Amino acid sequence: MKITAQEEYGLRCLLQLAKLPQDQVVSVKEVASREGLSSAYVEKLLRLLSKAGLVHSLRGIRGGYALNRPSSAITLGEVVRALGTVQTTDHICNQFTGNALACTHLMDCGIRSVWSGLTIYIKHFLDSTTLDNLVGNERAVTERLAKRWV
Amino acid sequence: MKITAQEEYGLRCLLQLAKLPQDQVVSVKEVASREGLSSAYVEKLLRLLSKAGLVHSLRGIRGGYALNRPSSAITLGEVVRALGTVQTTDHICNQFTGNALACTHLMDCGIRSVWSGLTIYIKHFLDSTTLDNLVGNERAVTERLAKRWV
DNA sequence: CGCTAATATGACTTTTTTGTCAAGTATATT
DNA sequence: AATATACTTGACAAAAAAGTCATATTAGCG
Repeated sequence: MKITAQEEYGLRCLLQLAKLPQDQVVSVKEVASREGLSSAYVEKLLRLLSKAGLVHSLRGIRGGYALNRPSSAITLGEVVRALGTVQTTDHICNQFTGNALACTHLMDCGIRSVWSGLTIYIKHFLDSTTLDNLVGNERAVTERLAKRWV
Repeated sequence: MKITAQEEYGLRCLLQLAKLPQDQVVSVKEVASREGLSSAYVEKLLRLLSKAGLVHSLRGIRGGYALNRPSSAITLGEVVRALGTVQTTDHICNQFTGNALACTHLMDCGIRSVWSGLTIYIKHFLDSTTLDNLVGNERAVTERLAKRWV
């Protein structure tokens, strides 16, 4: 139960875009250098976010990436869904890897209830947090989140 | 952001032990067959739980595994910590894999705030749910959880 | 005491996830 | 129009996680 690398680094790149003044783009190279990541990797991450419709790119000599919407209109939940796998009941039950043909509890399963309860609980957190909540210094972000979740 | 395979299948095995009458053990083979998993895998999972002090084993011909404590005294949080990695701020910041020497935000990081906020939020759910909450049929478990979390 | 049914352990293989690379396409600027 | 800079794409390589195997050890039971 942890944040995947793609979610982690993808969010960082996205926050670099969130910091831009309106109508300005930033290049992959610049994002990579600000985050200490390789350009190739940042490219891959931004492409994932682009496929999910969260960012767009401009090609050519003054090209780069920018958010498709204001950062107040993008939730952490959308970001995580674009970059990683957010579990659903379907995932839990259909990706059974044991040596039986299917999970032995398909009909009646207490475990499904917990994981799906937890999934909904987490979704609530992620979907109520927007990108602009995360821009700024650590103290400010911590205070904003604390106000909501403690 | 998802449940790992070890957490998933480890919890299933543990719930098989939780269903046992007091002072009774169940063999790896039996658990494997009830869950449709291979014996080798169940062995590995129960060994992890044993190292974490949640279960104990008896060797020899009538041997097997059993819980170390009543199921009402074991939380989901303990189980997940025994089987998977529950993220901490240290993990998030020190496992930087980019090509810079360290994360560029070590001093001041809004992302750290979110992930650690989310981690605490999830921990709350996991640590407030005990194994005995998860024993029984699906409807019963769902109702128990709903009462607490909705 | 010796056989059998069970756990214990660590090395190994397979699969999935991470991260890189190389060759291609678009566009602003001169 | 040529050029340089930037995004695009799919295949590949490396690392981590999942799952298996072979061998050793323990203990009940005849």
